[in-house]
Amino acid sequence: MTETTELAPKYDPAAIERGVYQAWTETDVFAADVTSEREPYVIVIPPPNVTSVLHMGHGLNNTIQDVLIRFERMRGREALWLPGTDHAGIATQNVVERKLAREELRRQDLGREAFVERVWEHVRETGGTILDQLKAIGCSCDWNRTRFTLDDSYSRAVKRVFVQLHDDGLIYRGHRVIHWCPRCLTSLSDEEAEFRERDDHLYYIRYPWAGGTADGVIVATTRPETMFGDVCLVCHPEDERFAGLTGRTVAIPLSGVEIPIEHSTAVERDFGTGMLKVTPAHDPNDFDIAAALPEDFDTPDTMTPDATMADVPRVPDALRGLDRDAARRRIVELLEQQGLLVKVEPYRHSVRHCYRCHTIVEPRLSDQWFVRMRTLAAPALAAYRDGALTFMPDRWGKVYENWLVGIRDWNISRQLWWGHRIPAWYCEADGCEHITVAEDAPAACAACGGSVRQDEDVLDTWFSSWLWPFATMGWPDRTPDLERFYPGHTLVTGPDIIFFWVARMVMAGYHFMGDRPFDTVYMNGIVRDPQHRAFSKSLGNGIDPLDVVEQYGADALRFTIVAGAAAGTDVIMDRNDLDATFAAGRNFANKLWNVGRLILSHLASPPAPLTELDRETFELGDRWILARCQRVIRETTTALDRMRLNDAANLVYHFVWDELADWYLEHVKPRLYGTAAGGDVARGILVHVFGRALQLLHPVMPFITEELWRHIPTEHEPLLAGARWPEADPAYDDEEAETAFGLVQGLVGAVRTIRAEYHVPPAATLTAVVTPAGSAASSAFAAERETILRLAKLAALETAADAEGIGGHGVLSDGTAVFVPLGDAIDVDRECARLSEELTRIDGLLTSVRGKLANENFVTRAPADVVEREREKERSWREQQETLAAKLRALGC
RNA sequence: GGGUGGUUAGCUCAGUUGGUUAGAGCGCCGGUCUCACAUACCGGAGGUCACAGGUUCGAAUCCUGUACCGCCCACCA
Repeated sequence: MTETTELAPKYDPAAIERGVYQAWTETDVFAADVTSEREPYVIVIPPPNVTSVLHMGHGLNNTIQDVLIRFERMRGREALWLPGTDHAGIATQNVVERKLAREELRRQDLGREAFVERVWEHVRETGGTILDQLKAIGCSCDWNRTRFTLDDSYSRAVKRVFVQLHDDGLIYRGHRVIHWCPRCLTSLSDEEAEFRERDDHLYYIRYPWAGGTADGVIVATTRPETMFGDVCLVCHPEDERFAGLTGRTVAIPLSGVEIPIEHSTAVERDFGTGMLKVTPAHDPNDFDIAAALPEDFDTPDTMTPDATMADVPRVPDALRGLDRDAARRRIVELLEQQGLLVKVEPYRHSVRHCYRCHTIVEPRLSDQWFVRMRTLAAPALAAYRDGALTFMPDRWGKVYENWLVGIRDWNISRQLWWGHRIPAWYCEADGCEHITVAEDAPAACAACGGSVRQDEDVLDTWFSSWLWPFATMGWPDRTPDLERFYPGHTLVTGPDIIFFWVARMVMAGYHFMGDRPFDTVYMNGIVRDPQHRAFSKSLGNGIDPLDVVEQYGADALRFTIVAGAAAGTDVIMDRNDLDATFAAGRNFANKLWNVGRLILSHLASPPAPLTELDRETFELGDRWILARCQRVIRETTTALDRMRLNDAANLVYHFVWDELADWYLEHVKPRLYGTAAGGDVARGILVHVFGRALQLLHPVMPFITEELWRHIPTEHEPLLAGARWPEADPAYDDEEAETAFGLVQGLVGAVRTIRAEYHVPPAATLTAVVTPAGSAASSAFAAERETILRLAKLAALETAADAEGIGGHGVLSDGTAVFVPLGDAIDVDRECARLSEELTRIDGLLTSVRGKLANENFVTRAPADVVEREREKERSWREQQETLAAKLRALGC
């Protein structure tokens, strides 16, 4: 695979990404082998909705999954990342309806079949784009196993589940008040009807006594338009204000329908007037209140499905056909005219809205299919409580737990056309109410032999999504994939769908597979704009991941996401300043590229492997970089193991940039360019270290690492396919070298600081006088003399204890003093001031550390190494103090 | 109303079980086009870790309270 083409001086992601991705797919490295002996690692993708193409939130979610899957794959596990898309019932239907609306068409104009075909057209378009987008950001999914929640095999699973739950007594048909969206014309589950704050009014309305006598009782309501559905008024039985009123009858204003006054303990006496109107058909609480009363009320529905006032006797003629808002305004006017509106108060409250079209939900009494959740929830709850299921970060587990504890039955039928049709058939024979629930259409009614018709409704989209972890693998058949890849391991998703999806998947997993679908739920944050608003189409604040890929490259995008997002924390991105957002990632890619360019340009002949190099010839810097390399391998592996992706990315970033590029490359240049001996050793070490860095970085930045890898003459397999995750080799651990080279870095830094401080021209050569504080220091300076001279731009390095005169001073971490004589070029007063300042600082530190050491409790109770560190500090600072004092005296300050 | 998270540098955020002089990126200031990289290099400024108590030899870190943000859930119409 090695190529000798020249690398461009700037990294151009667009030039390589496509080719690299193609090479991966051609060799099928993403495919999981069901027959392999390796331990599996499985992630199922949260299938993106086919409503529209991917946004940055998907970029975040899928990048994290790809990092995990690539890491485990490189580690040698049989990694399966199963991709796919979700038909997203109500959401997709809405999108297509909106498209139709632009042609001034409604779905009813097309009819069911033609409409569904239109949706399929949309799906084929977006579905394909979504998969392309995933590829563009580098996702290493097993594309052979791509699934869609409306695939035939998937539909079979959905039907099987419905029938099985019905047989288990866990699905039933119920008559109750559900959330109804008057725009989508469908029922919704509790989770789909989300609360939003709204400024409204509280209307105080007088219900006169039946028979037309004056006064009556006053009722407070936010929804006067529902009053014609009232069946009674209720007050609390112990409310003295209304003592003796039960049994009396009032007339509903405007309609004159007479209703009784009853008692209910459900009434809050402090709210409104303490008298509540009961409208069972349009309020779930009222439905319950009415049901608890001894009377058997009719529950009149006074609104049509699209929430206009119905053409029924109870509704006054003048109001019929008005939508609920217009009706409310009109009712208020009429009440006012008749003197029945006592007062209106502003009132802020939470109102349920359709989560797809944001229309206010209309509670409505109807027949729907429900799933009984209690028994399903039990194992899902237990799984979290006994640790079989963990959340990252854990706080989301509590959210999951709370929901399961208070779980209620799930309305799964939707009056939509796009989705899985409910596998229930109703007998059409008169008087026979038999319902057949079966996977396939029955020939005739099992009870009476009459003809049957299928339920018109479809299932809640989540009723198919909750089967994703096993329906994608061929369930209900016992396929090899299921045997091998279920249960999976990590689910990466957002906290917004814990209830919709995560919890329900766990329930389905236990009920149908007898096991959890995954063991860890990694919660990614939400991508927000600088005002901390979530990206949304209506705000137009989103960033298209493909734009970023195009401008900065997929690796820059991925690095930014991974390095910037700890688990569960939101990511802020500013569409107006993409440079600020993605500069770090892009710059790092370019840095890595140039590190590669430098190293590869010196590999005319392939270097010997590290193990064949003579370690006797290693210099201090060589030992240092190898030791650092072992350390970063260990730390990065640990970080990824613990799913600290941001730590992993930053660890390699700093290793490559701060250590490999800024120090080691500069350190070995003379050997690379032949002005010093030992070039072969340097090249061998460079290739080794660079290769390890590429491996460590590959999960986060797959494209550039793969591209650079194939230019390494000693590597012949693709990084992803052939190379394993690096392992630290303790043989190269070398704390002594790390300490010693640290002192070299400190010395070079000290001289640079002095040069900058005194504005010494770059061309000017200086001499540094060093007074080493310990043996490690002196040997390090001796070993790295040439390096120090070059990197600190010095003409000479002297070791002497008696450096005096005017110059710049520095102190290293171990107390070693550095003095750079600057002759008459510098301002003595200024130097004195500087030294005094330094001395004051040291004095402060000494006071603090001496305070600690004087504290008997500290010395006896703190860990020995901590105390020892403090002692060393004290020693070293004391020496610095003396040195500084001597300098000051020498300068005559 | 019940949960739950946050408050650390100008901005966005890290900070593992309490333990060197609290870090990064971006931005800012000063100096460099030094033969891999100006998407770079070198140096630097900038923080009483929201506030008040407490525990401890020692607190950004643990406890209590306060003040602001935020998110989730919730049948006072």
